[in-house]
Amino acid sequence: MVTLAEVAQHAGVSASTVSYVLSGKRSISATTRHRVEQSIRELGYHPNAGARALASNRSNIIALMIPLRTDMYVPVMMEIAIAVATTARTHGYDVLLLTGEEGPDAVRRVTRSGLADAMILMDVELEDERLPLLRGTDQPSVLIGLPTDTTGLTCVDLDFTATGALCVEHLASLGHRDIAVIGEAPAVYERHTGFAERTLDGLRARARELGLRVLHRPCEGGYDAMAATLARILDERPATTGFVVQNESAVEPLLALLRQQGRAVPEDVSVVAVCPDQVAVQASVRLTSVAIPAQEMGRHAVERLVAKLDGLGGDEVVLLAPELTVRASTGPAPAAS
Amino acid sequence: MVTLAEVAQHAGVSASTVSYVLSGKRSISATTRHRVEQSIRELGYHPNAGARALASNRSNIIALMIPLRTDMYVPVMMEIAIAVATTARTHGYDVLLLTGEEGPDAVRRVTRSGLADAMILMDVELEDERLPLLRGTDQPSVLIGLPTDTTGLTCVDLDFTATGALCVEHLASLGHRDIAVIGEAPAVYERHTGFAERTLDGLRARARELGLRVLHRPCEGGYDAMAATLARILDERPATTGFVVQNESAVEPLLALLRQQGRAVPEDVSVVAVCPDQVAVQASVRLTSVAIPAQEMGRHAVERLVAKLDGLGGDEVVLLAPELTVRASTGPAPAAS
DNA sequence: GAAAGGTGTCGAAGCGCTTCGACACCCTAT
DNA sequence: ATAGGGTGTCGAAGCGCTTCGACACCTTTC
Repeated sequence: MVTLAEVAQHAGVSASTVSYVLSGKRSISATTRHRVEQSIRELGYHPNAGARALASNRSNIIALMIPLRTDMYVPVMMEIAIAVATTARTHGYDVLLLTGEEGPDAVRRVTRSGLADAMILMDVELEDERLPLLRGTDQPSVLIGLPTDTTGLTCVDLDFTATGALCVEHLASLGHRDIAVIGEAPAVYERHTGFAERTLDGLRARARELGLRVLHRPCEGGYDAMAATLARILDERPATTGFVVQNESAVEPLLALLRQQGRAVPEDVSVVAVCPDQVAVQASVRLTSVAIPAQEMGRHAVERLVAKLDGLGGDEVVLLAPELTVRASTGPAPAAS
Repeated sequence: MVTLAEVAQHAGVSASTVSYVLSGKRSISATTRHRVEQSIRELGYHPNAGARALASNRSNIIALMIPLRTDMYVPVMMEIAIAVATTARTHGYDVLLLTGEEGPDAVRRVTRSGLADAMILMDVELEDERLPLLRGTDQPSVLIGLPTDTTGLTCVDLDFTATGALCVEHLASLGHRDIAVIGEAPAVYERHTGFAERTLDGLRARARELGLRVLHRPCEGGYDAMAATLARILDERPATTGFVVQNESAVEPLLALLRQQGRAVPEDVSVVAVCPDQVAVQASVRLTSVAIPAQEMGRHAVERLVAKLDGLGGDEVVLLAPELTVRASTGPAPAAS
């Protein structure tokens, strides 16, 4: 293993000089710098992470807490995680992967041990039990998601309230009057994951303003669950012509079932999805959708966090504006029969 | 921040004693141990990770390199990653998330800096450029996947060769003679990701023995790509009655297209998928499938790695035996017309 | 009753780095 | 010529932990 001292000796300078070349915290003459850099290259030197962390009190690691559960759209999580990892690297940070399993203890462990300099939390619940810990430490953190009380917290999320409103506005503008919302799995609501409720709130509020009727049904993914849910919806509100789907694993089943029942999309019924663009494009009917900007969320979170680590910028809630892309699954409501 | 020394003072013992209580590397009397543990709890002490790493030359971190690409089934990756993270925690390790982006440099950086004690690599190609680096270091590593040359390496993977054989055997036993294989996206083959090729090899070899005809077509996910691929297949081999699908995002499109063309599953054609059980169960037809044991692969990888870190067990290739579950998508071949 | 061996605790060294203060040197301004 | 201020470099301290050797004390054994 090559150490700083060896590099220093090889370059004929003191250890501190090498350190300053590396960190740039003091000015070093061009000649010395080049000589040191040369030695570093020749010896293949990489600073020891532990020693660095100990001496500088900075680990250059960001902890990312991802949910253990897989009842929500996994590719979104993955995309966020990858975006976090790559963005972090461009800022000189590595990413430590924590699962929700350990819960609040993980937060304590990581902050107390100096393992990470900062954290990003995903899958935040409205009254998340990790929040008090976060507020009680001076370690910077960013939430991906939006709890009820955001005082003293930095959050990044898609504006799901606006997303819900946007979906219903689109359907309203096409003349649909009866809207059904296929929601996430019941468990998602039970644990009060904010985004699902906020979408619904935004949608309902706007629907009320526009005078539309809304029926909301949570739904597990898969065909059987979707079939049961759809039957219940059409039984209760036969006039339904507009669907908003938030659970991506219900999208394809819904399309298949509608087709099977002889309801044409978009001639008879319209479908708007809240999902990543890739899903919308790959579906059997190209879906009108509001995109979930996973990459952007991950990137934003890291950039906020790095700013905080550099002492810039304080707490802040960043809500990304939703964008609705019209594709082939929505059209004018059929004339009332 | 609470330090070892403070705990020692609080408990009225020396720092080294506290250290030995923590590590258990020397015997400590029960009274002393309890006193120390009490102090640790009262002060809320957590050992400093950097100091520990520096002194012990062990970071207690495992690096996990995941692919950046998302052209392969993402939930599988995610499930493996989560399994790795949770299993690692049970052995006292944390997981550092590396994306493939940095490539071989990441391997160098992490090993040289002592950031991680060991690594797990996913998405291994047959002639992976990271392998020479791995062989050239004494840092333990485990591959999830199987390269061409495994000398000096530890690998964990599903036995895809056997998987391919198993699929074709099942179809053959039902009387199918003409088999079409819907493969992964062309890019997956081009970069020589082993599992896709091995599945095909295993399938072809067994098909030859059994006297079946096999037509293989790579396929991107989604409806349009699947429609084109299916048309080509049926054009070239109209007698095809058995399908093996490896690309999960082609499964649902295939089922929909078959339905649309009036080919009943499993009466007219049978479909075997290679996919996680969850996908097989949620599909519009409950799929006969060979499961991809993502969790098990992640868990195995960590356990092999921890064993190596403890100096137990050497290099080894662990191939998990495939298991085929018969569900509703396969049945006897129709009588030849 | 002395030698031999265990057991439990301590002190000190040192892991590889960062950072502070010191200082030598050179340039400019008086 | 001299004081003053940069600039570039160095030495040393210390970050919080692990671990080695030493040692005091207590048993056991012949």
